[in-house]
Amino acid sequence: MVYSAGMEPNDDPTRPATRWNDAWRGVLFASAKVLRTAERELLAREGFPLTWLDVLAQLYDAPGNGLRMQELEERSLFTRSGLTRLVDRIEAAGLVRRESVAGDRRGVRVALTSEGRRRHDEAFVEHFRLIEREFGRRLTPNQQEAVADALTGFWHDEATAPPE
Amino acid sequence: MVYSAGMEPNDDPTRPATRWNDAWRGVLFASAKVLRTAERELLAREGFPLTWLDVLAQLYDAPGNGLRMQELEERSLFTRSGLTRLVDRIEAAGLVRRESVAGDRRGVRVALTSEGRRRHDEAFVEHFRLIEREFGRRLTPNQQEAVADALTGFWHDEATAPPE
DNA sequence: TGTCAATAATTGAATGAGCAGTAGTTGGCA
DNA sequence: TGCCAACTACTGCTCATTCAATTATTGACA
Repeated sequence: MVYSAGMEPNDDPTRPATRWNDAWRGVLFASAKVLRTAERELLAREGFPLTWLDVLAQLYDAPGNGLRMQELEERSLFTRSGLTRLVDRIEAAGLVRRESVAGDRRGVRVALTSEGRRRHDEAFVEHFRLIEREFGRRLTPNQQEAVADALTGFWHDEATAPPE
Repeated sequence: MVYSAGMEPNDDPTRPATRWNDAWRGVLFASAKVLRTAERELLAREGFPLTWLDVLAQLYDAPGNGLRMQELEERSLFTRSGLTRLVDRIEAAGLVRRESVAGDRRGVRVALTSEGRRRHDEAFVEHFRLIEREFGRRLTPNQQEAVADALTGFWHDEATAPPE
């Protein structure tokens, strides 16, 4: 949610027409629209929102299907306090479990339960199809490659936007 | 916010490696990271969030610097009720004004005040520079063109994701 | 003209997210 | 050994957003 204002090519000094302008608008709209659809469908099909799938998928990808809160925070776009309560809800639904960390009593390890694993697999497959349908198929192979190539920098470098 | 899970190229059936995969991830991360930075800076500099700038810019671009709530809803990614309260806040800050619509007493027209216009101009210029710095400059001219070309469909057709 | 479904916008209740502050734990160093 | 700053995670408060219900108005049609 999101700046989506019009930037028509004209002479307005507050609306300069640049090359990257349309690229940015495309990125903004593509992510907003696809995510909105994905959110709606996931909620309808699985009964939980995208934020849950994000957490489940992070855990799934982690060694031993578990991560500490801190690690989860780094990998998601959440703040710590947001994550605490998000994990609360997912745990209450039985899809993850909090475990203590050997050797550090401050820490908490969040791990997928077998039910969480099952729901993840199920949800992810459908989610994947949806992204393919709503995003992938709307691009030619060349376009897919070009976009991937142009934007890899945004998820590769950690140097982007460190708070201050 | 948002699904950002890892999809490493491997043999996992729930993590098929496809061409559009990296493109989608790029779109997702680019918008999330740039928006996060933009939000922070705008708030620090102007004292209002991106949602306000979005509304101000829509009004600025509209004929007579005003729009009805309904039109604003179509142009933004908000629900009607969300907009009502968003406009409440912006109005309380004196940047927009609610006016009655001639010939339809149900309707409300939201218009920029002169202060709103001033704040818009000021904020937008800086916002524009920020997007250029955080997004535009990270792409070569060819990449800018390729991304713009690949993604225009997402803001041109209205056919995308109509609620059912 | 009177009725009533459709439309414009707002409001109430509930949910989700962030910031700032807190409690418990750890590790280094005097 | 004892102290203290740093770290991990959680909690209180507040704000922003949505869904569903509500109010006011309109326009079409009998």
